[in-house]
Amino acid sequence: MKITIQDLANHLGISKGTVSRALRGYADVSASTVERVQQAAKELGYQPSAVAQGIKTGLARSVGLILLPKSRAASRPFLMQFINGISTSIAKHGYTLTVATAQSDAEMLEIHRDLFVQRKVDGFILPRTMHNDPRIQILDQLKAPLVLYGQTENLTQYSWFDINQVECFRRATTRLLDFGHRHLAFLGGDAPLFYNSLRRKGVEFGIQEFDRGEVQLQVFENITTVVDGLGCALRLLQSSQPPTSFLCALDLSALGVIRAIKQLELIPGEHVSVIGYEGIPEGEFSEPSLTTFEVDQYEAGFQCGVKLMQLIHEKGVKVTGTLTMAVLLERGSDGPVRFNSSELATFIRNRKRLLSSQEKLHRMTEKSLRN
Amino acid sequence: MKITIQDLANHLGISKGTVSRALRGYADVSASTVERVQQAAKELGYQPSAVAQGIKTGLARSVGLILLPKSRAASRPFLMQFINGISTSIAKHGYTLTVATAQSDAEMLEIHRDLFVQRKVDGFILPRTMHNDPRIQILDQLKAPLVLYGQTENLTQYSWFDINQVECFRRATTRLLDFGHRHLAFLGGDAPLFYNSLRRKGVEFGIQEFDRGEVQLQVFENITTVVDGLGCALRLLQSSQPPTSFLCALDLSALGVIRAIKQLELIPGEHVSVIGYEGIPEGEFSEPSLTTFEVDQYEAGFQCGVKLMQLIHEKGVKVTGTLTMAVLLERGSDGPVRFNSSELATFIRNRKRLLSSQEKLHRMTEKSLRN
DNA sequence: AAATTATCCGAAACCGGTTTTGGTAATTCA
DNA sequence: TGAATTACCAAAACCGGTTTCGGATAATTT
Repeated sequence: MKITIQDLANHLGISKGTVSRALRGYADVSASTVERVQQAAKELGYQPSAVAQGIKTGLARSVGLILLPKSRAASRPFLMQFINGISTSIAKHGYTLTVATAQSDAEMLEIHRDLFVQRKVDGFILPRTMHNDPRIQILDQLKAPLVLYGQTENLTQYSWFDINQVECFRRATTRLLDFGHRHLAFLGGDAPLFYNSLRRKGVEFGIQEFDRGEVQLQVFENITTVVDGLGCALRLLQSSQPPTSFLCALDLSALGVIRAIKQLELIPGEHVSVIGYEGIPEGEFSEPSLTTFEVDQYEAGFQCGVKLMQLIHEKGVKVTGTLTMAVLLERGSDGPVRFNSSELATFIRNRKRLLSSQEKLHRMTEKSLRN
Repeated sequence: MKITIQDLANHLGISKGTVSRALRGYADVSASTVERVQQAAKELGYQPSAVAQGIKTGLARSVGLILLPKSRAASRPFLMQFINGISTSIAKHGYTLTVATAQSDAEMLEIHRDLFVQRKVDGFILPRTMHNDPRIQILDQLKAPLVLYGQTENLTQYSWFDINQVECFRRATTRLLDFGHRHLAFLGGDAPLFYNSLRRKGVEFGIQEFDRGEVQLQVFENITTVVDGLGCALRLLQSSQPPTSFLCALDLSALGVIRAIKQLELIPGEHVSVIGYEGIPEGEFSEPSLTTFEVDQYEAGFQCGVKLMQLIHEKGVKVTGTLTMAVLLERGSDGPVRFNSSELATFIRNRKRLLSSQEKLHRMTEKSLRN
């Protein structure tokens, strides 16, 4: 049914070795034979079996990307674009992307090892890098080619791609300080992941550069979902020293913060400022729209793929690291400070007290308009 | 470096054929030898190369899923969960998922053929089935095992999994009619995709069951994004005969409709009802939250994986189709009709006229509260 | 005790490619 | 014209497994 190289050789009346050399472009095959072979291959629809090729070359022509389903919420926004980028760039080399899902951290390591030892993949792309990432340790032992999406310790030993998140959060911080904000809250994301310390560091740099001793920063971690952000912001805003602006490591938590602000009948971007990071589509459609850094996840995947192809194909190639910037989308969720922290606290208390009377007014307005 | 079956055989002083038979569980190997081989394999960390195995067995132990990047917006919400489901179910059989990205429809077909002819995958899962899906035609020629996520023509010939979308939209329609709505709009999605006609059919069934000649239905197609839904709803609501309720084939367009309603200073779920389909996370956090059918995409992927494994492994297995239900999430974007179509039209016109005066009132309210 | 049958394993063929080796015929060179 | 190249291709080895075949030994039957 499926046509093999032997079938093709028989059909042409030449040996299968010659067919192979003709197709692989060896010099010791006459031009006319090459022509005949290519012609016949096209006619008969012959394509070499990647499996059979792999046994001799030792390459599976596939790269691995292993996911953790428990991080569903966190991984959802960016992964699909990232996957598109990877598979598009490696396709140029005849490579495909092998995606596997681990049910636990332990299984995750196992899958990495197994896929490589079984030669199902030639290398890996590691997203969401951790501190002392155990995946790296295992793959180092196996001498498996790998590319990091994100940074980690001992960075000179690996090829990696990342957004300059320190710079992004430094800029975001400076922006808020320039707006006159003096009480900031940083809502960090997954603490074990390396990105978290980078983003936090950016905030701290921004404050250090500026500091005249008047800036207050509150730091929180593991705020990864809308609900997390909502809860955290609600609590902070109703405290005696509420922050007037929020720097969120993740857009999702920033969206939660916006909800919290609105829930307290405040106007995001006027009474309280919020800046996110990542550029998920929801941010564009929230009210107000979210000021955030847009990360090109497709490009990130693409570049990771390129780097991995280099590692696999070019012998003696040096590892490379690349740092790019995300684009600040100046939208509606941040702006000049209106109240300082204590004024804001008072305002929120009064708002609450007057909520019922406001409701009444609103309803009267509604009624009068209806007629 | 990597240990082969020959290394293991040498280490044990037996032939590699025996090692292989021992590991594959043949009967003609003594229990003690099997024991010794397994022990040594574990100690030396031997795992057979999937590539080398594949050449003899003819199986790559991978299944293909090919995506189209142009459908980014549409595919984003559901694919990640779907992928998780597939890879989790096929992992039980030692299978992995191969993901490739096509840049065009033509390339999509090419990739399907190439991956199968090159033996990189043993079968395919086809999401987003189309009318007379060209992928199916190609794969039929190659006799490639395939499972459809979605329905199509000649359904008895294939294994497939789908949500009973006809029933979902019939129920949604009945629900709105029971709420007293008589002017409905159906915002369909991608016209070439099979799901679209199913969802539309569900709406038509619902109306037929009920109809006493008083129901009006407007149908639109290719409304696939938030922006599409926003634009379409704005236009409809400002017409002389606006629908009082919207049935949206996709949550994304439903979110756009909600935005349109709010933009016209109407209250979604009170003045105008909206029902979506799919259950994307954003729907939970819109204001009001979106009434929709929640599809378990993980389960869908899982079941597709199970069916494909059956096709590949169980010889003479019959194809199977499975239809399940999505869960209706009764949330805030729909409710009893308040105005009929002409009342609504009048209301919207008045609203517009009085918008400026309302704005003034609002500002006064704000001011008075601030003190 | 001889014949038969089981048990176990080595040897070899095979899968579908790639790559090396070696030989023949045609060219080039002296 | 004979020797040395060169061009080209068939044959064979190889990759790392699986599977078939057949033989040696042990166990059982007659």
